Amino acid sequence: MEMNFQVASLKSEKSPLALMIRKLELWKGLSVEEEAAVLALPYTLTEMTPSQYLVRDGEKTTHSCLLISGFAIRQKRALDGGRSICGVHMRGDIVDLQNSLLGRADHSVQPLTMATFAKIPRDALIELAYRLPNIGLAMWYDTLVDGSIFREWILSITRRPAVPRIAHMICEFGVRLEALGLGERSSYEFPMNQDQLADATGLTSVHVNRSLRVLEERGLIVRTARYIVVADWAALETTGEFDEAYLHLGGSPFSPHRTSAQ
Amino acid sequence: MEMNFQVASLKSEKSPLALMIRKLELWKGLSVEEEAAVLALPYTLTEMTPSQYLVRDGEKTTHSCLLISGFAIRQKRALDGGRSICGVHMRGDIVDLQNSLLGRADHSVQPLTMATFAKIPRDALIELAYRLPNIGLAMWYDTLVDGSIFREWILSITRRPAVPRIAHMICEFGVRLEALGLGERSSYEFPMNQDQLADATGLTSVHVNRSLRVLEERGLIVRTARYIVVADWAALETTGEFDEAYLHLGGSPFSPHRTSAQ
DNA sequence: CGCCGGTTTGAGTCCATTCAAGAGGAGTGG
DNA sequence: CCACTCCTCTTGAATGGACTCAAACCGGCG
Repeated sequence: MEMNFQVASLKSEKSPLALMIRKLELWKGLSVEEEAAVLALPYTLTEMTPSQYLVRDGEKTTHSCLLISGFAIRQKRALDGGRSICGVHMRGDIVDLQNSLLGRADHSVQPLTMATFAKIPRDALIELAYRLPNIGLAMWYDTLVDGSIFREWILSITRRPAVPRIAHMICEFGVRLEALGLGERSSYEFPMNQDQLADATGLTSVHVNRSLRVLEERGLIVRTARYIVVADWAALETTGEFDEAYLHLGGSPFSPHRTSAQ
Repeated sequence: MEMNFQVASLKSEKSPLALMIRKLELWKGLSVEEEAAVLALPYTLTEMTPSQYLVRDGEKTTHSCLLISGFAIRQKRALDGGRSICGVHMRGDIVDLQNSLLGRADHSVQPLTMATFAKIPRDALIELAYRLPNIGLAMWYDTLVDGSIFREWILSITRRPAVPRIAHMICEFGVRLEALGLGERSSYEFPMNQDQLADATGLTSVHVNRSLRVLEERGLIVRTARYIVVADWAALETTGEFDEAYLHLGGSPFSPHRTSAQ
């Protein structure tokens, strides 16, 4: 199920790596030369099912992955088997810069649905960051935004009760999908079942179920199987204390089209 | 209380920025040229008290800070005033790469004790990352390790009861202090009071108090004011499910003294 | 049509919280 | 040298939000 492409297609729109450019340009503008360099990265396409692992906690890592289609999660496990989902990713996200740069995975990555990944050798990314530092900065920035999301989750888990915590997650997911052009914040496909949502919010599935019911009874959301419609975005935002600033969607503060010094 | 140094002292050992080199070299080796470039960074020394803020959530940021002495925390607040401490930092840590690169702070940074910071203009760091990508990579790596710690905290908060959660934090702190040469893991100054420890673990100070008592009664730790002695490291590690792998102290996987491609 | 993963609901329990009061120490001023 | 204050730590009792255990329900599918 793996296919090799040593050189990306010349038609940039056709290359899966165009998604990576779009993601990086959320943070920083890239020059034409830089875009070409991204498209020229070597990669391998892989399709995976939810029961498989892209990377397992503790393994040595050699590749980063761009999520081409579907959804994926980052997770860690406690010794008693308890699972913590500490990140959810969607089409266009670069899912494994964290693990791969660090060399040894400190968490596992698993598809949540059927998903396609473009695996990019870490060394090629490092080399690119050396050669075109502007791309390195953009990737750095991308991982910093991931960090910001972790911090917000820590706040949410420690200081918000179940109902707002779930409301917050629904808001975040909608805004991120919208930012990547995958739908609109007020109505989208929600890829997690209640068990998974429980592991992502630090609750139990039973309590997630009851909390979702509360949100629905208050008229904030409407649920159908794996689909969420936000009936009252403003109220959901208020309930979840959601403020999208932490997603840093405004882009980076330093000049967008700066190329490497000299 | 601010003093300007446009050019670092020629005696590298005297410069506060030598701490930054030591921190970066935990992750990647630097060449002599690169070390000199770090030492040549412009900076401003500032001394602060615990009631002050280095950066406030929501502010635009223009500087990163190297912690020269004392301790500092990252924190966020919920709307009801509840506080979440999402990071604790010590002498030698680069405390504000996250906020400063992102341009707008998504969390506040505050000293925990009397502390001295070297404030470095963000633009100088960016410029350095462009000019000497190897340093950029080392700083990137540093922020990735912060990210790994966030993930471990998320696991701990969501899936470990109070006693192991606190045991874990005590272990982490000891190992990090030791890695930076600030003491030994089994006996060190612990800068947080119980309120702060509560906000860092997502508990209440009352429950922190009772949990510390449990650890003490089991013979794992001995407490005196602001000082912790780990009486039984192995047992504390087991209780806290602590495995230092997530701190990535082994350094980076790619060749240490590589300079820019070309 | 019967299995199966996921959802829903109920009842009882428990870990952590809240509220409240007291104890211990360090620093200050008379 | 002794109040006096402030801050932090400590302890008790009652409460409650989320959990556990368990059963029933539901829709899709082989």
